[in-house]
Amino acid sequence: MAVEESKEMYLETILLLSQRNNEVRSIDISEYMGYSKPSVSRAMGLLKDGGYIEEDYKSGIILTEKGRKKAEAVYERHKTLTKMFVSLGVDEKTATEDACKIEHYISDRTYKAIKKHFKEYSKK
Amino acid sequence: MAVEESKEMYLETILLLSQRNNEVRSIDISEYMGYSKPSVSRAMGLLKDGGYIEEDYKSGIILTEKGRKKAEAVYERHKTLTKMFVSLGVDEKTATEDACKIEHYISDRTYKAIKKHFKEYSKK
DNA sequence: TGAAATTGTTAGCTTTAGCTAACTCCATAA
DNA sequence: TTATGGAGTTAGCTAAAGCTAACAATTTCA
Repeated sequence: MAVEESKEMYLETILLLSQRNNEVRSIDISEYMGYSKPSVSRAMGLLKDGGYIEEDYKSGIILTEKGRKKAEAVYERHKTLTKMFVSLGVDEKTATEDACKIEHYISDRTYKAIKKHFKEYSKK
Repeated sequence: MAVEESKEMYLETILLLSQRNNEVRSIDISEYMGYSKPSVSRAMGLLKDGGYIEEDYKSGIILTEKGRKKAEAVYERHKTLTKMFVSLGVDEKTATEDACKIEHYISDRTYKAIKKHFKEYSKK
């Protein structure tokens, strides 16, 4: 599966929560994603090992440069893909769900090609 | 992951091989997909349990009605998505790889919307 | 006919990514 | 100051889907 999907979903969630609150804790991620505390705990361990996050004594979980870049890239895809699907007449819920899956699997090359196409297309 | 990805890839492969040869055996699937014989053996067991295939004493593995429908649906997506990506300037290899992932994750609704868009778009 | 090769299966290992149960640690409040 | 509760961790389970080693059952051919 989805080699990167899980990791990317966590990073995306951390980014989103850090924009929303001024502190991100494991429990917040846990509640947002609907996963158990131990699942999140282990995932955070892996993200820390991979250099994607750091744990700060006061701000809780924070993205490193590497983590932030990855998270933003995924989040950007998420928003763009959702917007494109909606523009084709797909309902918001389905569009988001699909974007949320596809964002992890599409190559950079194809993503850019699609984005370019829609940019030009919507100009008309 | 990819709850359905593995199953769909096997079905797609069986369909493809059955168009190419007049008999499909586990070993053919094994060689085509680059998986070990035991992996294919177990997968075939699961597909049989699920009513997707049958094993015939002479023709080897054959798709049931249910299996054929599923396989054809996935294959159709595969071809269409690949064609669309190529039409946007993506190289054949990347287009196929991406289609091969996305075909398992995109909803019917979004797939149809995309397909319709490209149909109208390419008319112009 | 009997040995060798081909095909398929069984048993059991690995990784990923969820889970629960049960623990620790810490802070606040009675 | 003790106990209650919230947050996080540890240990160990599960399922999916790969893997290898080893074996069984055919087929082929010398």
